Amino acid sequence: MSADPSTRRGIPDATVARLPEYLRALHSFSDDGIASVSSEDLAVATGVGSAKVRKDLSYLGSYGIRGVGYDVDHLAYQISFALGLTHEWAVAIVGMGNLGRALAAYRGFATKGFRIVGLLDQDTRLHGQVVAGLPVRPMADLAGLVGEGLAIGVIATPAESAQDVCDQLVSVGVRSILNFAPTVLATPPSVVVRKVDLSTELQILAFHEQRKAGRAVTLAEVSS
Amino acid sequence: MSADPSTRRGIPDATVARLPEYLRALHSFSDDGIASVSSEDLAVATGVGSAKVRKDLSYLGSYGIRGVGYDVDHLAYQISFALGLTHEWAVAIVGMGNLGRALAAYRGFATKGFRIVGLLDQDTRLHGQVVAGLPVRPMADLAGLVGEGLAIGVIATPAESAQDVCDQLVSVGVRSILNFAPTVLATPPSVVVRKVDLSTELQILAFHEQRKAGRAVTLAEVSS
DNA sequence: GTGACTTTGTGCGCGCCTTCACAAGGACGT
DNA sequence: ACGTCCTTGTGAAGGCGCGCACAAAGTCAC
Ligand SMILES: NC(=O)c1ccc[n+]([C@@H]2O[C@H](COP(=O)([O-])OP(=O)(O)OC[C@H]3O[C@@H](n4cnc5c(N)ncnc54)[C@H](O)[C@@H]3O)[C@@H](O)[C@H]2O)c1
Ligand SMILES: NC(=O)c1ccc[n+]([C@@H]2O[C@H](COP(=O)([O-])OP(=O)(O)OC[C@H]3O[C@@H](n4cnc5c(N)ncnc54)[C@H](O)[C@@H]3O)[C@@H](O)[C@H]2O)c1
Repeated sequence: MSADPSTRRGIPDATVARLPEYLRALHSFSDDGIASVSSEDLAVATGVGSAKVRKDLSYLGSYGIRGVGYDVDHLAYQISFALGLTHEWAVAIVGMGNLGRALAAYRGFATKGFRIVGLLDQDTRLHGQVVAGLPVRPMADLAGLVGEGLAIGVIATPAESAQDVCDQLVSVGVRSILNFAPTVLATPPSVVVRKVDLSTELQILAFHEQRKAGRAVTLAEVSS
Repeated sequence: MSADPSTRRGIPDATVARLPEYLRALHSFSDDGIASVSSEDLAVATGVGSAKVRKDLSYLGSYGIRGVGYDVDHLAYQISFALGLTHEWAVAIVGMGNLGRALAAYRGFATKGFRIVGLLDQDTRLHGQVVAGLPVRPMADLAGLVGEGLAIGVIATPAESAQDVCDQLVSVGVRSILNFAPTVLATPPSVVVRKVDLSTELQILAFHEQRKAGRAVTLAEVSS
């Protein structure tokens, strides 16, 4: 009852997660001067089945031409529109340690429609220090940034501080958070949190590696 | 027919992805001196439903005690065993730029059963330079590292080089790869690749943010 | 203008994952 | 020894996503 199936813009989560990949492929095609692509072309470029590509794109509307394919630039625009990338989003990074500095220096943000508008840290010794062209600012500056349009917060502090930082972000009105700290964050339902966890990824790889190794022998005694 | 359901160790992928989270929670409980937890305790600690917790754990075996719960340390061991974390895994990081250095400095590896055994880069100017206690080495050293037990490769090079680096890793025998570059890697089926993509995560957040904003007004013209 | 060809958009069945609900099982007090 | 209470482990149902296969639709050559 929460959504009328007929009126609903219901793009499945699984599809939303793939749209950025299609978009990247389309930009690549566009850079190569290719004006039109088939679902099969997109499939090989993204490693997704062509039927899935077509079904995903069909959620956005009918932008393909039968017998020909999709206009690269037009489709890229439509995906950008669906994802909400037709205007820039303002991002703040909290925690200017090893990871925070690497993120701040990352050029992949600007080219994808995201603008870093603030670098924050609790450590007073870092305040005023310039990282990637922006000064590190105290946490108290958060509220002002939201007034300037800040929408997305990135947490790159130690796990112990993550919940505290999250609470501060939420209290000033940030409703989208990307969390790099290995903790589960508690937030109101209106806040969307996504988590990137390096250790988890490695542990999943370890599981598969063990599975493959176990098929042969248990091996792996490397007494150097 | 590829696997006998009775003999099969078939742990669903979705479950494998949650096991590291349970493990982290269990370590936390153990540090707090808690010896026994219920599925409900684990549920609140991880943000997963208690029924799902029990079903996930049931794939590992019957390690719970009805009416009481699970022994924290014993369950932690069983999860570690299932994930293949009962021995250390050797990891190499390729690409010692902003991100690679942050990863090399990250202390969360060692505490989770992973050991960084090599830092590699193509740039000869970096060779010999010490990062986080390890010297940066040329790509040619890869083969030797595999001989010493290297199992997992981390790619932190620009997107253009990622496929080339991937091919080199695969050719020396690495079958588990964690890729930070925004590219789809082509590999033989025996190689497991997991991808961490910052831009994708931000774009998914943007989608949800737009959705929420759209419910009110289209807002968001911040003409500074 | 017509026919052959290409590629989209989607209806449908299948399998995996989630969620509910409860019987089975074990501890603990008396 | 026995009953009560608590929590596990799981059968069954529902939902979601995937992939096949094909009709619909439009292009292009002649
Ligand atoms: N370094 C990596 O490669 C890496 C990889 C994966 C995950 N992580 C996670 O990312 C987080 C940051 O890692 P790091 O290596 O950059 O740590 P770090 O210790 O180098 O940096 C943490 C920074 O956060 C700041 N900080 C601490 N508490 C704060 C607070 N309450 N408010 C604002 N700022 C605060 C500190 O002053 C410091 O500058 C950690 O949770 C870590 O587990 C790091
Ligand atoms: N910096 C970030 O926060 C961040 C975040 C997300 C994703 N990424 C991605 O991670 C990758 C690395 O980012 P970065 O900021 O560290 O880049 P960077 O340019 O700072 O570092 C890249 C390093 O890779 C090395 N390299 C290049 N080609 C190589 C090859 N063929 N073999 C071995 N080494 C090679 C270079 O010498 C350089 O040291 C990029 O693909 C980027 O898109 C970075």
